[in-house]
Amino acid sequence: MKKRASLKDIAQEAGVSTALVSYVLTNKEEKARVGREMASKIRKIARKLNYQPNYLARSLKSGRTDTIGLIVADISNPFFGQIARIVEDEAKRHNITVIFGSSDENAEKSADLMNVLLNRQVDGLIVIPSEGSEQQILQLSERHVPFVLMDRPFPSIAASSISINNFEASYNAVEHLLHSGRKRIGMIAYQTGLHHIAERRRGFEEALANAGLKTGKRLKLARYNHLREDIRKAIDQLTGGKHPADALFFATNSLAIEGLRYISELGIRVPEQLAVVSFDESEAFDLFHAPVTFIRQPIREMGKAAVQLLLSQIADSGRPPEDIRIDAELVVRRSSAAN
Amino acid sequence: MKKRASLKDIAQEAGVSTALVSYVLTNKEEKARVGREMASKIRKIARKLNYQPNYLARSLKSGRTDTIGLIVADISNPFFGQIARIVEDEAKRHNITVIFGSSDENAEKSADLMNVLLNRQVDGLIVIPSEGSEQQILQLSERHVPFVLMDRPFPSIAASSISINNFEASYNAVEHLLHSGRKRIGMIAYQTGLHHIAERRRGFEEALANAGLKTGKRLKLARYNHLREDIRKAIDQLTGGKHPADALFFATNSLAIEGLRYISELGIRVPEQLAVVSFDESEAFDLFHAPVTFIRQPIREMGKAAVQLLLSQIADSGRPPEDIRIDAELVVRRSSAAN
DNA sequence: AAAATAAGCTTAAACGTTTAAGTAACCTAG
DNA sequence: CTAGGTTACTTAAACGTTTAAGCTTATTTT
Repeated sequence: MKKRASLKDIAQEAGVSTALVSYVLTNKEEKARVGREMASKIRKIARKLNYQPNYLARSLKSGRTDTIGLIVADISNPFFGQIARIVEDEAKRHNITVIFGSSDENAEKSADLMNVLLNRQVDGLIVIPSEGSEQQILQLSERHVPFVLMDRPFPSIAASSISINNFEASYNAVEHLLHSGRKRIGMIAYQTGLHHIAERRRGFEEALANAGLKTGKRLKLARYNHLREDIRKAIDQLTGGKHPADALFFATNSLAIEGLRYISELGIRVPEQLAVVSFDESEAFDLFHAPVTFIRQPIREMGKAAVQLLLSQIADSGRPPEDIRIDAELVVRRSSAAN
Repeated sequence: MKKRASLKDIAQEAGVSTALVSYVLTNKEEKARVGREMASKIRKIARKLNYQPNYLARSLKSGRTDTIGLIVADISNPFFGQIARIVEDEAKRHNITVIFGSSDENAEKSADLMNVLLNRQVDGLIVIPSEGSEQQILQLSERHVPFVLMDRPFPSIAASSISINNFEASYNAVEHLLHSGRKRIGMIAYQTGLHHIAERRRGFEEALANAGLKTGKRLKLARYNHLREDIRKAIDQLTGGKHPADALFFATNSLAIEGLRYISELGIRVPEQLAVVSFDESEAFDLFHAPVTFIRQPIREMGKAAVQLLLSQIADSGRPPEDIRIDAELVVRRSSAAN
């Protein structure tokens, strides 16, 4: 790369000190009482040399980098991809750059990533935490790093968070299935200690309980690293036996997509034999022969809120943590039609 | 954020100069002939204070940031999301951080982004260029910024690029449709001057020509910003009339997904009435009642190659540009079965 | 025993900014 | 005419590193 022009180069050409140039180019001429002529001369030279400030130097001095870090759980999942995009857009509106990383649902990778980002002196972090990362998050808190948890709050940690009302969303979805006449509703969730999934499970169980039904063995768990086999086994169990399930509720889009692949393969008719509802959105849901009923998370709203909350946290480090809980929307389509 | 420990803090506690500390912590003790005892004392203190080097200061000195920029065309498209993930992984293997941005297929936004990234002193760029960004790319070249184009080469610009053999992939896909007995093959592509799309169109046209067929009005274009309406119109035209198309070839996954939505709506039977083939992968293709035949781009290979090419470009700025062309694979499934 | 070498450290400058404090020249008011 | 103010600049230090060059003191060589 060719050497870029620095304040020094401009100063030299204008025959003044770098300080003066700095005052002008950061629009502090008033305060520094720079002469009108000199100011315009400096500006002209700056333009001629195509001066671009060196953010490194500036940040070194100011202690701020105008950069935030975003750690998502898995960037190849469009759900997180969308979040990344919205966070980036919103950040740019505030002249903030985003450095991102994907933890791939792996606590170790997440810790690495966090270190890298903090070493790059980000001003703060937005984190979609993976399982087992409580300690890391706690450390952020102790080191007084401004951060916001997104999508997955940790109730045990006093930290700002943005998420949907998982319990309620789940409850409503199951209630919808009940209203459409389903009696033997199964759920497939991740096997994880993460609170948002626990809440989704709780919503499922409570909705059934309130309808006088018992969950029984209809709640199945799949391991993230054995998604395919676990889901197939779960579906085999749920749809087999004397009392096969007549509805299936998936706790995330990736679970649903893998599940629907198998359901297609088995030739199970949706919604006649089996109603389907899933959390999260996916283009794949539209192309399934019976468009899939899903719980839409207000991603845009969440992303914006996350950035704004983080920025105010950065601006005022004494700010108490804030939990923002947003309602999700059930989008009813053919996969859960009454029969 | 609490103040982090600096070399100075360590030096003070050890009663030595910062220089000595620097030598030890950058493992130059041999060269600088630091005493064994002192070295271990310094290391111990560094550990105790949890010293983390300040990359800003280091970069300011060295002129390198160990950071590359990635500009994708649209991060909310899983295709690019995957690329982002792979680029990030590969970069991390080399201890390089990635700063990314999405141009949303918008040349202006792309220019903004480029400036932001360059101002952050990235060592180089990987760009998936959007339409109309030739000038920006040319400027990169003139400013001697190391960069690599990905997915979409600009044949008019001497620059390194990684892409698939679009012409050939397209040709093969159409040939496959011909072999499965299709005679009236339509194609829907983006209306764009981008070379990779032009190549895909050329592959389509030539495959038909070689089979003694003419393209006629069976090549339809859709505008990125009017995707839905343009695709619907195109499909109406292609499937209507006396000689309705018996196969449809989509130039990208987003075109295909929008198209398949409409095809489902219209109740057109795939593959009986209409065979379907698309470029790129998508989970949605799996869930379509007739799993969609598609052209798989070797994303991992491309991502790795892009990072490696960029890094060698950064290391040796005199290096001549290199074009890497990788073959894509046609994955045949039910949507294009013979009838 | 003087000279050369080695060992173990320090000094100081540099990277490109920002900004408080200082200075010199001129102007104005009493 | 002179104290005080204003204008238009400069000086210098600081942010946290890196690294060539310098400086002691101790050890080896001849």
